[in-house]
Amino acid sequence: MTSNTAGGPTRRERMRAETIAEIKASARRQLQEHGPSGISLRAIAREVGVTPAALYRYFDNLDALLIATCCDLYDELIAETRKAMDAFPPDAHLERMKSWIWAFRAWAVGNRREFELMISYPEANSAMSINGVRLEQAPENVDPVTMKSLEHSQLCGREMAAFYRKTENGELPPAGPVEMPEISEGLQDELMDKCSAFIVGEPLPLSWIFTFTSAWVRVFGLVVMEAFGSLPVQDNVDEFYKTQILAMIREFGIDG
Amino acid sequence: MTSNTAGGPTRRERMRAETIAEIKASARRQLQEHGPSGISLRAIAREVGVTPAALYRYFDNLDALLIATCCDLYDELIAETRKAMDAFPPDAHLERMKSWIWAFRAWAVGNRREFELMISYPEANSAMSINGVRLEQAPENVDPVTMKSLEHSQLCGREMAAFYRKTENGELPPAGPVEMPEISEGLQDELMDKCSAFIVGEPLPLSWIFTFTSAWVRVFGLVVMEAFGSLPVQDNVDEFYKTQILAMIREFGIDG
DNA sequence: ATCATTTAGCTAACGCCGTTTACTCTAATG
DNA sequence: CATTAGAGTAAACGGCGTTAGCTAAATGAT
Repeated sequence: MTSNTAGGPTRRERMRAETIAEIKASARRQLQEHGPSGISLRAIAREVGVTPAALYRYFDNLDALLIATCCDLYDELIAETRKAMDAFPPDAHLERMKSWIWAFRAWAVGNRREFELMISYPEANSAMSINGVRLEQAPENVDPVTMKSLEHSQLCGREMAAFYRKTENGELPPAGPVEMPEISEGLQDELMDKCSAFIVGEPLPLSWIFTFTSAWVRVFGLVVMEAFGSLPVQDNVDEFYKTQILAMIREFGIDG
Repeated sequence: MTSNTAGGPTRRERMRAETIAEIKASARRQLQEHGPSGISLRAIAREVGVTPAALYRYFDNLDALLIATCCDLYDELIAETRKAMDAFPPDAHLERMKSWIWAFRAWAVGNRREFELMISYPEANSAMSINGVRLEQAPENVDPVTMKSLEHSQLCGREMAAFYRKTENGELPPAGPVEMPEISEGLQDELMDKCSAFIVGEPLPLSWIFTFTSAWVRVFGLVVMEAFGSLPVQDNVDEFYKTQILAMIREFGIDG
């Protein structure tokens, strides 16, 4: 019914996929030119050469189109950072993580408007409150953009976990993470639950989880601030970022 | 011409100020309810009980109204953090800075939508590029929201400078900031220029500037991430923030 | 007190926007 | 070949920011 006897996509299906791609391409062009709030359904229709109402054959509404665009962008970001990691051998964990950190920032800076859309998506489009998306839910019920965002962080998180495992095995010299302030049981549980399960992917010692979240917050914070133009430097941002990351790595004491 | 012989504000001026306040109050109400992009000029007019066109007697356009609102919000934030600092004696620099850090986050979390507007303002409303606002310009030419943002950061920056001066005088035990990675001359100059002149307010040693910017980036990053719902925790955010700040202060070695 | 001027507000319109409804035509299906 | 599902259109609705031209009231000067 949805495909012919040969099993390949129908002619109609091919046409449809092509149109969808064209719509998304137009949306992205407008995103780059006019920012997240400058994406107009009517303008897309104009560019694609079609009536505004026709777009509703492909997306339920503008929101759905933005969400789909967000997901595509995450896929692109994930592919890019994965490629950067894979430039190093599988056991060069530290190099791979550093490469990821740099590639993340590079993509975000090279695709500012896109990144803005990705991080400002929840409040802009979701009817849920800002804390409405709760990771405790079954993965199917979490909105797709949040899922993609998790996938993105997992790429680095799992590398960290692999690194930990090797230091535990003795394959690598023991690298103690930072000493940790006292943490209440509630926060401990939440860190273990959320981060261990959703980001790192396997149970890690609390000190490692704490280190990972600390690093995550610093890296992500830097990138977001740069995207929003809130950094205290403007000309030497590349070096500033690198310097901050370097200082962080040294503080964690996991690198010579 | 603009005021009567007694020197006080004219009746008309009082009425006008009152109307402006009413408009702003309505704008803020909508901001809180519907977020930054949900502020509608027509809805404000409806609420104030006036025709949409009438609002143009008070603000050039919606943008100008948003900018004015932003400035008011910064004033509120600055007043709040200043009050928190002044809860400690003038020479308790560390306590004052910690109090500032906590009050900043508390205000941002207690006024989420407002904070979103403040940090996402530049891209949304300015015709300039995201890096268009350059601090080298004369202060009058910098857009008012950026000026307020600077004023906000200066509140903490000057405290840091005062702290440094006392350690230099010998009034306080010498507190060395973190060891610093190698920094190119270009970045050094920029840090000294921008941060020293605009944030801290007086020339400080590079190592202190570096420490301040590092701390700034971490604090601001945390707050922005929380505002955007990007933190890796959701239930114990208060403690998470406090823990991160505590770890940071320890790393800087300026506190027992 | 009278007149000129400034000012606040109105009405009406323009051109955008997202979205819905009802209709047409065309291409695939049985 | 008849039927049906899909892609597309035209027209409308209500909302938006903004502008132009008008009215009436408050103000300041004579």
